Amino acid sequence: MKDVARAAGVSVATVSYAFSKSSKVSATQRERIYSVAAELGYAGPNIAGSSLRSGRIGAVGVIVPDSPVQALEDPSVTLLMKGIAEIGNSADIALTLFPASRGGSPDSPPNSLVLRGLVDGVVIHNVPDGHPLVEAIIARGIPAVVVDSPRSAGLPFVAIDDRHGAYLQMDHILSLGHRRIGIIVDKLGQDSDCRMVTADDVGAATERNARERLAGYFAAARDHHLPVEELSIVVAGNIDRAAGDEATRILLDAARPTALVATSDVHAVAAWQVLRERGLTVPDDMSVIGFDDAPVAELLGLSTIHQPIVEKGRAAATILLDRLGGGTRTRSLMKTSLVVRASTAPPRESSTAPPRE
Amino acid sequence: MKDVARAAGVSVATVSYAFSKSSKVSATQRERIYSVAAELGYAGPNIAGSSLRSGRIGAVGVIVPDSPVQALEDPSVTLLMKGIAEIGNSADIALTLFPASRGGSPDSPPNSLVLRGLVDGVVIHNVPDGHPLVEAIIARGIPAVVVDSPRSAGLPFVAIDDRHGAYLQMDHILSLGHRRIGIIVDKLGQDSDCRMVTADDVGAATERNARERLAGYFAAARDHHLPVEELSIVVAGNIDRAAGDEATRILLDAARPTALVATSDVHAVAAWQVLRERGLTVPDDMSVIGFDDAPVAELLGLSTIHQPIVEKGRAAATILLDRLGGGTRTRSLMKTSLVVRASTAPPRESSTAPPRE
DNA sequence: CGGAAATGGTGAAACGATTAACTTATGGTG
DNA sequence: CACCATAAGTTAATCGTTTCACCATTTCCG
Repeated sequence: MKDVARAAGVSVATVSYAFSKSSKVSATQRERIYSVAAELGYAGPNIAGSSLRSGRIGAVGVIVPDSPVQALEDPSVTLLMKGIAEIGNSADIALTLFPASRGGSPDSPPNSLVLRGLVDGVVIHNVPDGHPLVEAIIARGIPAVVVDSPRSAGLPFVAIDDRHGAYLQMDHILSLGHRRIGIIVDKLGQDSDCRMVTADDVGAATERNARERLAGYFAAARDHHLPVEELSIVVAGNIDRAAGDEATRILLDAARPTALVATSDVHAVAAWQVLRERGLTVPDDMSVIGFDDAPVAELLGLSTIHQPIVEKGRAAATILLDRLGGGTRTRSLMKTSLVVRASTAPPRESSTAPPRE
Repeated sequence: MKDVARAAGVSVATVSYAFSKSSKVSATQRERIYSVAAELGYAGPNIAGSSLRSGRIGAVGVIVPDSPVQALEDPSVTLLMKGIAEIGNSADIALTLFPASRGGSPDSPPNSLVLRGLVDGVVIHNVPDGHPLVEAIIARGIPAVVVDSPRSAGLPFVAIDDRHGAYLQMDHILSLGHRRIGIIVDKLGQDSDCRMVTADDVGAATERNARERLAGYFAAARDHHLPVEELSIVVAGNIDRAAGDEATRILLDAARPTALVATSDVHAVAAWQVLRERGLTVPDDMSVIGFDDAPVAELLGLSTIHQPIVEKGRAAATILLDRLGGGTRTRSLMKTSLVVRASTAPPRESSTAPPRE
């Protein structure tokens, strides 16, 4: 910038004002400075210097559970990012991806890059209550918007009514006449074990999502006079195909449901594949319903609960940018709806599932 | 850092050395400093200050064509990011997403954030030859690795043999006996028009990918004694469902192929959907083959060309980090292979397609 | 025409860290 | 014991901007 200033015959202050489009410098002068800069191959104020002085860096982050490695396989994450990127893009703000964990080494505090100011603010997606990183973000007052969870933290949030969505989902299955129902829930807490659980275990879930959705399932069951103890519940542990596969196998080995209800389309799709492998037809032998309405749901004809993921991203980014600008927007609630496709149907007369293979 | 130094009774230099794990400070001292820092809620050196002085910022970027908005819908982009994130994550380096365009306003140079140092280096994905941003990156000597295109720039790259992959794809279709073949190519140049093109138009393509793959198609056609003029070629313009839909419609309205060959699974899937809408069955009425082997291909049973996208990301990140560390690694070539699933079959005897609807 | 307000610009002090060069202790060695 | 390498710190210069406080002009208005 010093060089540009010298070449343009002005002070560095003027160049700085020119690039920040301040009215302190005339339009003609500004143009002149721009062309000098272009000639010298100066691309604009160095981010580090600028950020050091101004405190702004021009990037926002999205924090995803565990590692980006897994998150990028989950369409509900990439679509959320898409929504955030849409808004960020038009505001000339870059999008940076962070893992929530890295709690490993005691040397480096968890996920220091966020705390150390690599971004101006963050969208926190689906991170469990009380996560140390979230606590640290709150403690430092880093602008943040929470998507899905933990709603409790006093941070602005955008969310859906998970309980209601889940209710719709289970209600659909029960209304079709199913009574032997398997539930695949993504994860209850920090651990990523894949195992059967009872309705009682569920109360201890630290994941708000899971708690709410299960509450919705139970409410629907009660309304249809189905004792919640009769629901077979398996927790997958991770939101990916492999976990969905395993959860489905565990569930099918332990029970003989006529319908499968999953808290994620990823798991519903995995379940569908496993059923196919075992020679069971959807929806004739078994109904399957997912949650999210990921693009793949439409392709496969999976019944599911629609939630506007991209819009959630847009809303989160809008709130975040508002906050960065000193605003005080605080929340945004989205609607869910039932989408019935080809994967759900009434149970067959002979309600005993056919032999395997 | 000054406060931490004071509280620990050492100089700021010592604190800095402690955080950079230099041997200039003893292990016990380092531990003491860490605990003082933790007490004071100091999360580590501020990125802006650190970067200003050291020139390193601890983030790498990925540049995607046009806007992240569209890119995040393309699984081959998100899977690439996944691969990059895997490597970056273990090196404690964040991943930032950039659009390649923003060439709009003459005020702000295109995509200044990269040039202005928001990242230490970039992975450039699928950006056309001679793009001004790429030129600027080369001119400034910003460490970069190119994935897929433009291989010409003298930058290190990771790629597949596009021509060979395309050859495999077309050869499969031709070997099944198809002679009336439609091709959906993603994009030839900067514009995102959706239109039919001739084999001659194709020579002018600025997208290396498209050029190479079409060359592969033509080579296979020649080897099977099918004149390239008989291929119906439509360019989609964008890599998303909508563009795939439109391209398919245009193609079907203009020709009556028995097989559809797409340069992307996204388009192949879109085509499949359109065929279904028109009452055509895959592969009975028409064969469809894609490229990439995105996760959805397996789900739907789409025949396709497999390429190791996540590995490409890993390779790109590895090369980039090596470069950032002063290394000189330069390239990595990946293999492709044909994956035959349920969407391709020999053409039917009555090779005239049934009436629409 | 005098003074106030607007316009366009400059000087210089931060911002928070890194690191070369220097200074002390502390042992080890011939 | 004198000498020197090594370990463990410290000092101070520097990275590139932003922005507050000032300073000239020019314009406007009663």
